Amino acid sequence: MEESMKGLQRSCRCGELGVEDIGRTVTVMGWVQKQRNKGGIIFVDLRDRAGIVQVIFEEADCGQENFEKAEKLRSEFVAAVVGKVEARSGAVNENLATGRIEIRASQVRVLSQAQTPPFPIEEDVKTKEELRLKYRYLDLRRPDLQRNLALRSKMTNSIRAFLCREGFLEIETPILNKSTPEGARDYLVPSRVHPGCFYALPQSPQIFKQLLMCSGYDRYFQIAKCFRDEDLRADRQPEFTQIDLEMSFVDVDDVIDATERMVAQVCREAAGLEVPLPMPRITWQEAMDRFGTDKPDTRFGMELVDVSGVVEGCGFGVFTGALEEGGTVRGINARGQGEMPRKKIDALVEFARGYGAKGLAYISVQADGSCKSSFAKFMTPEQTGTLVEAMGGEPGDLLLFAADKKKLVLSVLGALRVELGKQMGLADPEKYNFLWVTEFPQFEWNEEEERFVAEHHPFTMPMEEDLELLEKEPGRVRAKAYDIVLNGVELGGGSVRIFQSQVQERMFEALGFTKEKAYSQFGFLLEAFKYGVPPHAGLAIGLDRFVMLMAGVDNIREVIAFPKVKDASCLMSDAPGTVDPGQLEELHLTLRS
RNA sequence: GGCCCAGUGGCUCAGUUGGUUAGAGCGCCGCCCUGUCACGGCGGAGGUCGUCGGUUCGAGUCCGAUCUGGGUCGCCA
Repeated sequence: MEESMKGLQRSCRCGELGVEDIGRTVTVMGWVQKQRNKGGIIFVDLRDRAGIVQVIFEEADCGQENFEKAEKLRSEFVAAVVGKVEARSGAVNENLATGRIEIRASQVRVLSQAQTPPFPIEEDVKTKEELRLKYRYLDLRRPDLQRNLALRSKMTNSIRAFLCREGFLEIETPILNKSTPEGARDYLVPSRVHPGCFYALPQSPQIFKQLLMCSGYDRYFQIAKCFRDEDLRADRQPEFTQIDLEMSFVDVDDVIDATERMVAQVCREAAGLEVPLPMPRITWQEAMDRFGTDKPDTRFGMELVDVSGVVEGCGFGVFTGALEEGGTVRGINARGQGEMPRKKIDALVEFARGYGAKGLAYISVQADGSCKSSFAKFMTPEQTGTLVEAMGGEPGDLLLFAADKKKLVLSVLGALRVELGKQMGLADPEKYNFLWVTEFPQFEWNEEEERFVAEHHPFTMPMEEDLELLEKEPGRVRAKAYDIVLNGVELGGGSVRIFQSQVQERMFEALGFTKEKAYSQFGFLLEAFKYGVPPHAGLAIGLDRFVMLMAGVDNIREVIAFPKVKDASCLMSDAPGTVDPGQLEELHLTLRS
């Protein structure tokens, strides 16, 4: 029988009690973590989101009726307890924050009974994700997730406080928008009123925040829900949250400055982490050359070395062949891995193949300085020696090489570097290495469409000194775009926007947009820019990833209350679902058999 | 769309070269216990091994397909 809480008022949370509360009469309400019945005395651990407190029942204190109720308490029952906080007369429990006190119950009410949960409600459960997600409301009771969501709230609070203090206005932008075909796939919402027409959910508030600059709002921010209908990853959900901001009358340095001070404040207030400012910056080109990626994890070295010049003219056809086709040969040095068994090396080669490499060449430098190599027989000992030297190879090192088109080599070795870093435990988990990557290329060549596409988006301002290349050599134009990277994870990015219509027109032309196409897609923005537009720039940070990294977890599902699984469905609610034929009819939709 | 990993009582796992009634810990149920907190003692219930098909005298174990979940490549302006 479930009881009412009438006449009772919760005085505090279970986990908030401490020695300073000794002597107080309190009313706590929560879930039964555990009941330990010793016969004449019953201990009950009561849990709420602040933590656990031990309640002690003795018939002399609470009377027969309450004692009998306490006997019936089971895990996850919801109970209200009135009692006096006491110092423990038994042993102190050092594992419990409230372990020095306990509540001597005078009254208990069973507010709700509970079935046995399908998995234990406790920290560090090893339960399969499938089950956790099906019963997400139970999973969310666990301290890990409660801590993560509390951290998330603390972080958004800190962000709001910082940005408001800095004169940013929080403004909401629409969720129902017009679809723009460039970029990620849109989630579409059919219109009832306009047959055959669809809204698109925002991939980001990009155009709206630029319009707000046009309207004079100077400094805008929003903690914005965004949607992309693309395949999921450990750090990608179809709906996610961005800290989105935009500023007027600013250039690259202003956005970077504001952002890094915001990030530093959040880290300090939410995680007690001091981030030294200014954060280091490197150009995109340098990031690619040294790390093979535009989001380098700088917590360890193992940087890429260009050995094209060294192996030129050697006898190894894989190397010389790649060079003849305009490619490159580069390597990384896995220090101290010279003894790596063949099986493990083969696994690395397989790993590289996953990134499109045809193979990996390797040299393991033996303790006596001699070399075991997959390709030494094609080279003179002198050539091998020079190569080892170029790689800084010492006895006991494992040198790995990739030879192919530059883009491929960089991505293979960049991924291999991260993988080896993981295997070798090189990245200090206590370290938080922020990094700005700047001067991204303006365009990326799309092989399929045989045209340049925007690396960032079509409103990104090119660097002034590269403007003249826009028509002549688009591939060399660098953009005023920047990404903020933390420990090898892209946290966010942004750019200075184009605000001069002549530049915008040249940009559309370079991207192969006709005037008509540009106007049909972004007409209102281009139109707005005719009425006086300030120079502006902005950025967006992926809140989920930021919280994930601060929480020290490796999946954003751990910091999202109700996440989706790999195929973008929800195991708890079973979304998405079919709808009534009547609903389809109203929306003027018919389904293909 | 491709590749890789996992799927055995409620949970987490073990299960030898295919061979009798499929095991363990935790949880659950009952009884006992006045200082437990990974409580303890005694007793008990509960699975046909994700699904389908095949090989075999015999399949949790081998083969094929399929489903579910995870990771990843492609994709993510």
